[in-house]
Amino acid sequence: MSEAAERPKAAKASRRAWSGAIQGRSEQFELKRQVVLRTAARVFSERGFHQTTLVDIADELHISKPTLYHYFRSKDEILLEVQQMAIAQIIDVPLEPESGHSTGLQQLKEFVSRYISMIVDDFGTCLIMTGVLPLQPENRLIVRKGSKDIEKMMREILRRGVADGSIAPCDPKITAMLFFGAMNWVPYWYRTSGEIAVDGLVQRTLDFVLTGLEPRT
Amino acid sequence: MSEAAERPKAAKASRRAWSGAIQGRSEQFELKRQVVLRTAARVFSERGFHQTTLVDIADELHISKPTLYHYFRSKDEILLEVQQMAIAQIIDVPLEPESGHSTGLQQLKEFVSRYISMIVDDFGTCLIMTGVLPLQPENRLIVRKGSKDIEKMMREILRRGVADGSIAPCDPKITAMLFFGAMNWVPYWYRTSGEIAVDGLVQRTLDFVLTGLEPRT
DNA sequence: AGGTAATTTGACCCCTAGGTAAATCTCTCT
DNA sequence: AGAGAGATTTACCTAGGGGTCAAATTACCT
Repeated sequence: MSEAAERPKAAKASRRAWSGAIQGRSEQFELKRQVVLRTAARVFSERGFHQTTLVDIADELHISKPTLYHYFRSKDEILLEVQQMAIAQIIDVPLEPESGHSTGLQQLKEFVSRYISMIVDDFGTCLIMTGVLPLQPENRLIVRKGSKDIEKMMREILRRGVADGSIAPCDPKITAMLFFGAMNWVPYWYRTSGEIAVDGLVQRTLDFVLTGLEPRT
Repeated sequence: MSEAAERPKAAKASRRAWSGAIQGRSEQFELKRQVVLRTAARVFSERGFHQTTLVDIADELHISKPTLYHYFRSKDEILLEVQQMAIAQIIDVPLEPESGHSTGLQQLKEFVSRYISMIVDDFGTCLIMTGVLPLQPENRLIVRKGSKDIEKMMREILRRGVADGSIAPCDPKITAMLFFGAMNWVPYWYRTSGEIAVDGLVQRTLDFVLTGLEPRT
């Protein structure tokens, strides 16, 4: 009999789970966008972009699929923004911590720390694991551009380090790509919840790359 | 008018392109399977698994989609076999080149050479770039198992090298994963058709990993 | 309270692409 | 040559999932 009475209840429950904060009404919009992005990033990374349906993401948030379209124009746009978030974490922060008189090696350490922190985050992990191929061509170019810029940062640091003698002579291009490889692969095996913390990982990575496997005499 | 006359010609032409060899009739089957696998691997890597339709693969080979089903049961099976081909290239060859009295370092060099050769090949590139997420769970386990076995090989080599002093002390687990990262990322930036040959890449990689970026005094 | 804008949703559309069936073609072998 | 197995194709089916719309619900404001 009272069959219709059940429906609104579910809606109420979902409303609460959606976001408990009582923020301003307009900031809510931006906030919820972020929550969607984080969730999408996580699920994309876990199951893969194409294995993830919009209903999956909606379910995770206890909302319905059309609601997602209130915040984003398309699945593609969600992925694009996720990846741009990741890239922005590196690009938007100028490198010099204080003043500009640090060695290339010091800058490299700073860069590695920042990059690995980004890569173990939901957004960074999604950037790497999902890749740009699912994006439509125009968006792909945008993300590719960002990635190239990041690569350029590393090359510059290496060049500077080689110049000031804090880094051994090497080909910046190849070295940078091998180095990025070591870091970009991290999402495939490292879990923040595991034995070693992010700081530890940064240290291990630096050890691996700086010291080398050949025994020092 | 003579519209129907065109069709058989296309079929004839495609027949020739399909495979020029005049092999035995039964070996043909296995041979064509390989051709499909190679092509699929290449296209999967270029466009991504889900962006590649079976018609794409068929077109590339100038055959029709159902023909693919004469050689494979499903799209998933194609990917599985591609990835198994890659893994087999490493697993199926025992490591010792001649006798067993080589150092860990020597074995490592041999391993890196073999692994990179695999990874720049169509099958290896597809293994890395497509990943196992598109596979259905059971097949995913099969490939994961193979990958784990390869990782174990590297860890063993590192342990051996540390033990015999040819490799500096290090944590085999972390080191192996960082090392694999450097190599697995190769498909994303390296082209065999580019400036440096595979042998050169192997050398650069070994330099990067063995020597380290810290200047040797 | 009641009007209004923002938010959310159920129901629906529809195209894409994996997969199938049955007919046709072709090769080989006697 | 002709029979039969194997290979290939045309035409088709179908499910899944991205995307849309109008209706309903909620939240804010005076």
